[in-house]
Amino acid sequence: MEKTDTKQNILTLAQEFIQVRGYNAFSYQDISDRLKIQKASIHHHYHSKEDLGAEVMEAARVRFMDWNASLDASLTPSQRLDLFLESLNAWAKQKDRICLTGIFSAEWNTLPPKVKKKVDEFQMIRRQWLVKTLEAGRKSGEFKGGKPVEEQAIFIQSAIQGALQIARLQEKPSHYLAVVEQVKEMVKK
Amino acid sequence: MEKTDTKQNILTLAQEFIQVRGYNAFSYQDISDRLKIQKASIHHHYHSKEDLGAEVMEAARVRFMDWNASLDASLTPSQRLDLFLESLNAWAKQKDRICLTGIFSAEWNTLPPKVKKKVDEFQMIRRQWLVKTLEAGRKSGEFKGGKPVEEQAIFIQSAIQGALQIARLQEKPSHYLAVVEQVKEMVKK
DNA sequence: GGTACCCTACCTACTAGTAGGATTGTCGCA
DNA sequence: TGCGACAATCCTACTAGTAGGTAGGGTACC
Repeated sequence: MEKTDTKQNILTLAQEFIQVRGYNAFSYQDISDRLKIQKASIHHHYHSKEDLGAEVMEAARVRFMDWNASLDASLTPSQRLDLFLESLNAWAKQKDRICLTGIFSAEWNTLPPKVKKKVDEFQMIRRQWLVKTLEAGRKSGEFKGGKPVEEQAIFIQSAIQGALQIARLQEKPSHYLAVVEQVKEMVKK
Repeated sequence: MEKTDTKQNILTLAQEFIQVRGYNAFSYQDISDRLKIQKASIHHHYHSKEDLGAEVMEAARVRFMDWNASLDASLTPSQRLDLFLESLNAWAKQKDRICLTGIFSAEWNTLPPKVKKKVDEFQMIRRQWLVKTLEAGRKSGEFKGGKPVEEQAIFIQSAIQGALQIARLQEKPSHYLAVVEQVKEMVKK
């Protein structure tokens, strides 16, 4: 009971700090203060900050895989894309957060190796998902043709990542929705 | 001679560090080491790190205004947009840098007030420039209509900001160009 | 003689991480 | 049921290193 709670709470809080302040700008002390446990206790569960960062990404990867697996098989590519874009809106609505890849890619050159690897992996899994969905939509006739799907996937990732950052900066969550609308318009017939 | 050099060198180097590592992840010591001067000497020119960060943005603002003023009056909106997008490609080509707004907006919640203000100002000036250019292009018939120009400008800023981050992460400067192509396709007739 | 510049030496606060002890719950065995 | 062994968890107390910033002195040029 207690045991798994603490470990999970650390992970959840670490993700929050990363999304709100960034990987470099949060410390074990911050977590320690919020959870009312000692710094050394955090080190017991996550040996180093590098490991903690990597675990945050690993958990995000698992959540995305679960989310994908939970999608109804009867959903059209268009509906899948809508759900994908909507899932990120959660961060825009909590106006102090951006997406994980958004902050990690900005801090990229200062990240420890294990974290870099997990971020890259996560990014590629989501890219592949987009590529697969875009291909299916073109085949079904729901989506426009044009640029290679790989490039279109990169474009979508760039736009939504940037949009979340800009929406937070200007305290206008609606900016994210405006970008999403234009992504849909560009992809769909 | 010497005097202005040192002050300018600090500013230039600070911008490099910010674009490469981020605002939180560089220190006066880093600058001190590279320029072979003492930390206290940097404080002489820029009283605090906050001031230095704000000055970096102010210099960027001035450069952008100068760049805009230097544009030939005979250029079409389409040509202006191309030059705008191309100017950011400089960062993609030096593969360890992203744009200033990209890093600052990611670290947003940890930035000191003066820096925040300058970043917001810079972002809005560029947005206005885009809005003006997009409007001119629609009027001249070079650009498509559709979504409000304000929203389209936000979309363009989001896409290029995210693209630079993703291009660096994957060490593929060409990703930025792929996104630029799709921006043009979306805007131009 | 003043002022701009750069220095040495220092401060306090905070960072990630470690050593080692106290507490707790669980499991095997009598 | 009761007891000892063990492992998981969390603690206090500490380390070495780095952060931004300051005090105050020396030098060199107008």
